[in-house]
Amino acid sequence: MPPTIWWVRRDLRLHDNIALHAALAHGEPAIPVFVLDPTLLTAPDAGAPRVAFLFGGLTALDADLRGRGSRLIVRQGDPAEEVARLVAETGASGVFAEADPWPYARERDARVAARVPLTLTQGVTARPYDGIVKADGAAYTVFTPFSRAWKALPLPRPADLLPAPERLAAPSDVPGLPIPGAGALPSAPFPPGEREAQRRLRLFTRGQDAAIWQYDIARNRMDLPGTSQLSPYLRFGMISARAAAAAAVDALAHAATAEAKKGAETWLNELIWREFYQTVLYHHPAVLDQEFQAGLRGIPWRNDPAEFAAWCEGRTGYPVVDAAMRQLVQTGWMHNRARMITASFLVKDLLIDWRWGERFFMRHLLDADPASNNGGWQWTAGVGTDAAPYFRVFNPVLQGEKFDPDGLYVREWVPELARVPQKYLHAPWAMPADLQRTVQTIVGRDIPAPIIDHAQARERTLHAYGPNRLAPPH
DNA sequence: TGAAATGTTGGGGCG
DNA sequence: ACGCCCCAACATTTC
Repeated sequence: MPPTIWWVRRDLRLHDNIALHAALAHGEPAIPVFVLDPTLLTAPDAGAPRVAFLFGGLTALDADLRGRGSRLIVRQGDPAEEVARLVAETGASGVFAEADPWPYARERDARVAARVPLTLTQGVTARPYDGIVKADGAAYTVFTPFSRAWKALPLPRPADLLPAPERLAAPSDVPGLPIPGAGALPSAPFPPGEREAQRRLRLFTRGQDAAIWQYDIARNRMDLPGTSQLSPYLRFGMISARAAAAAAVDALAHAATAEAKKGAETWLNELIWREFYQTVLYHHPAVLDQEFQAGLRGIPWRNDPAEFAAWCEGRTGYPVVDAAMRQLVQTGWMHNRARMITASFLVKDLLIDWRWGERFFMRHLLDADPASNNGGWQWTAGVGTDAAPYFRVFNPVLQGEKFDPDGLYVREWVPELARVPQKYLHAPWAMPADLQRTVQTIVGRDIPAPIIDHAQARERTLHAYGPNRLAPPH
């Protein structure tokens, strides 16, 4: 049998990889290939931290392949050119890859398919992102019915997952480039690679002390490690979405208490939100440019550059917002509750176009994926599918008091607030002047004064979004 | 996966 | 004992 090409894109794993299995079933060897696409790697949205995470993932994948007798072939250039060239060089009978609903990926794959036999398999989602539609064939635009349809199908189980191939035939004499950034130290909070992804999934879902049992409540606490922290790994397919869903279903079956069951259910729902947004992007690619809800395309954004800079740099004067933005920039990850708070603040307090925030998150998040990121921003802005109603405005002080009650999160990321008493931590400007002096934390000198008054901003936004909105008041 | 405004209820202080 | 007021606690409505 002639060889095949396993074209790796965002499926950096050997376990439960449908594309790899298909490539192996149709030829030998299955030659693992990654194409460095300059269009992607130099795009403003690419984001250096995420690119470094990708390169680390390629290094880990190459090591795993070598452990099984193969190796990763790296090429650089236009994917259509490079994949076609590889097919010609190797005499491969076909190319196998994981389908991706992102419009750029679909257009790219169409160009490749025009030149060589390309087989696309599912895997970005646990269920095919084009497979769950309403009875009349239309796409779901509301989460709850979508999730009901998703759960009505046979649920994924651990036994359904494809094993990693034990041995792989070596690709002989195929030249390739060195993996960029190889040897660089992995970024501390998120070491790339399939092994780490599996370790995290196991830690989160297995055993008496697994965080999944507390997830329903703890996931909202920014000061606790209550979430799986798997998102960067899911983003690059270092673990399959199906493996994550199967682990959730398995946990659901083994939950010891009602609370534990709720935890597993809620985590499964979060995974289904991810599936939902991949599906929305597939059916409605225009959401990348404009509001899903046509009636909300004329919001009078203020787009003040100085306020945007303060938000980006974590100096809005609102402790929770500033802590979260610094966590993002310093680690490439942000707690989900904090994403909602910071997004609500940008859009509904500062009245800055949600696309500005979307772009900033794309540049900094290791897990940034066009579907989830766009879905989250349109949700918060109240303009998307099944979005939060426009009048739902997060109060950053109350959110801080509820979900960072001891202030551990804020104090970790905003150390200049260390001496502020807990009572005032989430609203330090309310400290009486003598107390500010006592704790040597003067608002406006040692910490920024709030760049906006939340109550006034809320009123302004209700007006800007409201049914008879006019030009912005200021 | 909100929060503020408004309404209702009931206990307690007080004349 | 009674009515009145205040206000906290909770519920409902509204944005």
